[in-house]
Amino acid sequence: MEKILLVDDEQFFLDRMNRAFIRRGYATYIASSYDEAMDVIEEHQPLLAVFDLKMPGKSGLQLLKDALKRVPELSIVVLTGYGSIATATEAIKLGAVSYLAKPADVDEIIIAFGDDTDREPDFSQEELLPPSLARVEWEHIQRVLTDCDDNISCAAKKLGIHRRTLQRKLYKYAPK
Amino acid sequence: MEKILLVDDEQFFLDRMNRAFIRRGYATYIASSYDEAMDVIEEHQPLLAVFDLKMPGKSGLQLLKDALKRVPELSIVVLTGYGSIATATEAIKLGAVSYLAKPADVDEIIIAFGDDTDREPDFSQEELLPPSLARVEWEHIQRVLTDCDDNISCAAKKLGIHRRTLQRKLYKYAPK
DNA sequence: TTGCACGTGCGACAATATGCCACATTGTCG
DNA sequence: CGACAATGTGGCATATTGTCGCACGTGCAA
Repeated sequence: MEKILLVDDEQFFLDRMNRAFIRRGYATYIASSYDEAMDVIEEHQPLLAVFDLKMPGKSGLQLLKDALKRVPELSIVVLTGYGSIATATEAIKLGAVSYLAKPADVDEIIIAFGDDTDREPDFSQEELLPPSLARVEWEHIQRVLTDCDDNISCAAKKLGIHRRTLQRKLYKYAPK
Repeated sequence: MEKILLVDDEQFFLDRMNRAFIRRGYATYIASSYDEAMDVIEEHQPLLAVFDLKMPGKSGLQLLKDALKRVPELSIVVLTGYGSIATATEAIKLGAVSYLAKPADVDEIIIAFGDDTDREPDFSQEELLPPSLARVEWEHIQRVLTDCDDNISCAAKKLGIHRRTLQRKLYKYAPK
């Protein structure tokens, strides 16, 4: 039975992931902070881990780095509420196996663990279709929101839009 | 004088990059296809390279992979017309040093070369001022519009907005 | 404790923006 | 010439946004 460590500061997502992995026959360990996660790694030495990038206190990137230092053979999938290219490249460089945007299906995560660095990558030209305007807008909003530590007022200011408008956009496209 | 290989299938961008790097004192080699690029690598063995991801024929990812196989110490920055997280992680996994979305300033590219994998990543809230939403929207519109050869109907379709709306946006922000 | 500064969520309303229609114009191609 | 695609335009219903206001919670200092 494979041991897997799940780290997310949001209890709801953590529970949901936990149940899903248990149902699929994994031995799960959960943590909702950097310290808890490191404790689990020390004690149980899992080979699989799912980290949420945005956490209070030390960032998921820091956890990623330290966890790999402790257990170099650990396969880590990074989750993030909003994908940004900058953090994605950062996470991969630090040694994450894959990087997924929430809400990520558990099966997607499991597939991502199979994304070994030495597999044959897919060279198909998906670049040919530009993303929709709505998509780039959404991604940029998420990027700035992270920069502002999820402070809506601050993000709205930096984005040059009204706070109320940002609220509505977030509500509208929020994961339900 | 550092040798740098610039690869882009669009002549305009290639020339612009070329001039910019020459002005900064680099010894540049340019190529606009997979084959030309590999020839340069064989002959001159540069240690720096900038690849456009979207190219006719073999993809920039394939070039990235083969170039690194030939010259493992090559530092490669990947450029892309439309940034996507999937291709970004792919490129980084294949060994690119960094991944930037066009239009990328040459200084940004040079900074990206400094993003060595073993450097100490900054976990602080980096970044200067994020661009406004309107700015991001405008830049993306321009990118897609260029891609569509200034065909408004085509660009509107790709952007997921109405043609009339695109017209109005263009009129509004380019009143000349 | 009180007061204050922020940040948030949300309601209401007016000002804009957008989607979508129809129609006229232009340029290209065969 | 006709067929076609792209554009520019006006009108209008709907959607989105800006701008108020107000209540609530939190942290902090007097």
